[in-house]
Amino acid sequence: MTTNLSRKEQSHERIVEVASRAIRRAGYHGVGVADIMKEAGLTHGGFYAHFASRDALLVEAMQQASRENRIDLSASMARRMAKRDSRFSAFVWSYLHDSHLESAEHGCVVAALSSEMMRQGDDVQQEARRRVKDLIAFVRTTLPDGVDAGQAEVITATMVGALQLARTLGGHAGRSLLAHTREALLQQYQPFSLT
Amino acid sequence: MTTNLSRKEQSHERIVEVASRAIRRAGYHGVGVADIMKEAGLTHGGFYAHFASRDALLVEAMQQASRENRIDLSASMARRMAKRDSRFSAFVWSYLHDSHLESAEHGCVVAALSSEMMRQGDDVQQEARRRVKDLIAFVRTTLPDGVDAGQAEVITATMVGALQLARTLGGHAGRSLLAHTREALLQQYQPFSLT
DNA sequence: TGTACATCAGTGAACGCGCGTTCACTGATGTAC
DNA sequence: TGTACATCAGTGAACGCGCGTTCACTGATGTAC
Repeated sequence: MTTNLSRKEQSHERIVEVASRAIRRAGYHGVGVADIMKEAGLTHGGFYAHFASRDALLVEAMQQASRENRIDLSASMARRMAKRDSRFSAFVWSYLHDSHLESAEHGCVVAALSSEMMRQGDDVQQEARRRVKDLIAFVRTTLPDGVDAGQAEVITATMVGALQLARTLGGHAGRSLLAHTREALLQQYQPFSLT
Repeated sequence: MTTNLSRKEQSHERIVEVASRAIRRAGYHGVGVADIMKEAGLTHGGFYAHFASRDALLVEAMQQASRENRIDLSASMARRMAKRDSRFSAFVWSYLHDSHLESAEHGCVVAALSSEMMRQGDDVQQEARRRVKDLIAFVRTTLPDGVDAGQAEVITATMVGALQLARTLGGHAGRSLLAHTREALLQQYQPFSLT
């Protein structure tokens, strides 16, 4: 099934994957059509046989980024849960991991783009809203028993904000901010865990 | 003192003020040299008599934005504290106010730009780090007695993240997220207040 | 008080460059008989 | 199995446009005597 893709579909997939990394690394403005096509091993002229516009690519790239990240995140959480971490604690440690600071291009697309989202064209903005809602919904699935579902929004805001501030600060200050945030979240929402 | 500025200094100030609003409204990439000069009532050619480069303007614009916002924020907090709000509660309500959602151009520069900060040139990034540290330091001054100073980082992350997610979601969903965040912060850090 | 000159802030045309988008074309793949 | 043709994915030159930056110039302001 995975290999049952036509030549064109394979190219399409490659372009979207490259773009999904590019927007997380460099932002919406950071990489142009020509660069992405080049990194996908093609020339820029063929772009419009695949997408109606640059914005259409951005939309697909965000979806792809979200899918990839969900897979990585789930894998990381599974590894931690296998070692008796709670689901919430596994999530907090996976999302707010030091490695998420440098590897933005494989990280959460909401954290990578949040302050730019509200300034995009309609289609991109609509997809951005979906990405935010999706992230909040996922966080909701990690809440420990007894925690109000409304807290998912607050926890999402805290994690996204922490990642961005930590990335801006960089170095030790960034890692320290991340550690404080992990501690605070675990303390507050899961004070009796062993983590 | 305020009016003791030379003609050139007045122009300079006007350009920086315009730019400080422009970057918060449209992001670092959002507005160009020519637009800013035009909005300041000048032509683009004169720009380099005022600034060594576009980045140099961005740095000054961030400082100006920070100053303006600090003044507005302090005024808003003072009004609330006059009505017996605690300093922390006054801050939470002022920063996470619904009006801060739409009026990004007069709001917090860190919230307006955070995910773009790490992708700027060295000088801009350095100033961005200062803005983040400054914001955290200010939040620290609002902490209720007995709250650990390290929580300032977490609270800052929560507020910045909440503002961004709320702006992206927009409308009722955005205001609701903001309300949940206010509630959670006040509940957690000031559970015995009357707010 | 008036004149001559120097300084200064701002003007507007021009520069090179990179961008998103279009399009006529090519060369490979697939289909018909 | 081989030949002829149609379809298709990708190429690369070209487009208009807006950007940051430079620069020769202008017109107003300030200074010297």
